[in-house]
Amino acid sequence: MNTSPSNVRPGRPITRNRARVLETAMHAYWRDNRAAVSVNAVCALAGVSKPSLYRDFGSEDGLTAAVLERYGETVLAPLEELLSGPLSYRTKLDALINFASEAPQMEEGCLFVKMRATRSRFGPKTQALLAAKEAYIQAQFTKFFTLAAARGEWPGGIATDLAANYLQEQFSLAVSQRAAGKQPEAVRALLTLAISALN
Amino acid sequence: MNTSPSNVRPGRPITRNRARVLETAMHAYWRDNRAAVSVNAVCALAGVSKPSLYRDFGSEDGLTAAVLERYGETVLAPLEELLSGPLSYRTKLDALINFASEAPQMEEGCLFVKMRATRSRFGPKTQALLAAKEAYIQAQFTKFFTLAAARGEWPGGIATDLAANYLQEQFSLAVSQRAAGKQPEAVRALLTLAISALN
DNA sequence: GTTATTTCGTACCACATGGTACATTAATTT
DNA sequence: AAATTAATGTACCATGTGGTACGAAATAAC
Repeated sequence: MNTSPSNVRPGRPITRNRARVLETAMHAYWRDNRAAVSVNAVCALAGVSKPSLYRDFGSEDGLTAAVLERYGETVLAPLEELLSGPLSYRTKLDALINFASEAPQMEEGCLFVKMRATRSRFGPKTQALLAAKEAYIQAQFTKFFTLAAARGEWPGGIATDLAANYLQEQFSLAVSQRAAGKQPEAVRALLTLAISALN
Repeated sequence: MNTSPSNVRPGRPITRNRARVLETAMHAYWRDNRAAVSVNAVCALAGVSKPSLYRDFGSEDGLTAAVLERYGETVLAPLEELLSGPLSYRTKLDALINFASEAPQMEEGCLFVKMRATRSRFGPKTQALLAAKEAYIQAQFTKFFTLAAARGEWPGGIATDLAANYLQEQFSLAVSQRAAGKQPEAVRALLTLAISALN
């Protein structure tokens, strides 16, 4: 398993440049949509020349995929840990609701959700990575419900796949609404209502 | 009230050209996102020169707004009629579910929903029209719930505004999923689950 | 049939995009 | 210090974008 699939120079050490570009691009892609941020803009923001960026990431698609991967490690991983952690079903659900509707991190939405919504415009690497992350997250949610059912914490009555898919979509919807500027309380109200369907 | 606010030549008769461009652009914007369809592409598809298009619509923003307006009259209006019609609450809800998850019209999603999701990239006219349509639809949904509550067909317990907003968002979500290629049955399952929260 | 008016298209503009050839600088080695 | 190697930036490319100046064609009026 190659841990740096989008690095165009295999074995190349992670230069300061690469790290800075990644960081800069991630926040730019996150705030505005990636589709609205050009390679030129990233270079200007990061203070790096275009050839340097292309040496480190190969193409815009490579940059985008690398950013998405980093976003997964940085922002998504903690959520996955929460889901598979030891807390109770209801506690986890409430934490999810809190995170989506209140966390300052999500004030500008979720990069993954944003990219998922416009996946067709990305290159092959990014699209593949998006699909992989999507399947992985779906699996995490499914495990979450399976565990809750086994523990007797979740009434069930719904297939775990359906519940997982539902929760993922409702979470995405809530984060999108925050990105659109909706008030946290309003987001919370809608998300709570949506999740009430799982009881 | 000007009935053709995006026409750059007031009083100008609707030429064959204008109608063909509107139709062509609407379907192109609908299939792919508008952001993915350039003015050049619309001209090529409609078989019209660029200056002609600009004479009829003034700018890309004007074209987009005109397309959105036409989409509202063509596709959205029937839905609004359904909502305010004489049918029962449950019948209307089921019709909505059917429409979102099965209607061939929605196979490629809903232009309004697509544009709403990327509103930040549009010009001022389009953004204003989007906001207006959004508020109007929200009002329609609210009336729908108010009527259902007055008739005693809807358990209530939830504020009509919240229910209206919720239904609108869930409907949008379902149509987005269809545009993303999700199977109609899966869309229906998710939407049905979401709407079960309103009972 | 000729003039006046309206409709339309060719050919262009400045600018931004993703991407690269090549010289230049900096770091390493000896 | 000199030579070699690695890292980086200047300046450019082709292409596509939204938008327009201006002339040609079609239509209407007389």
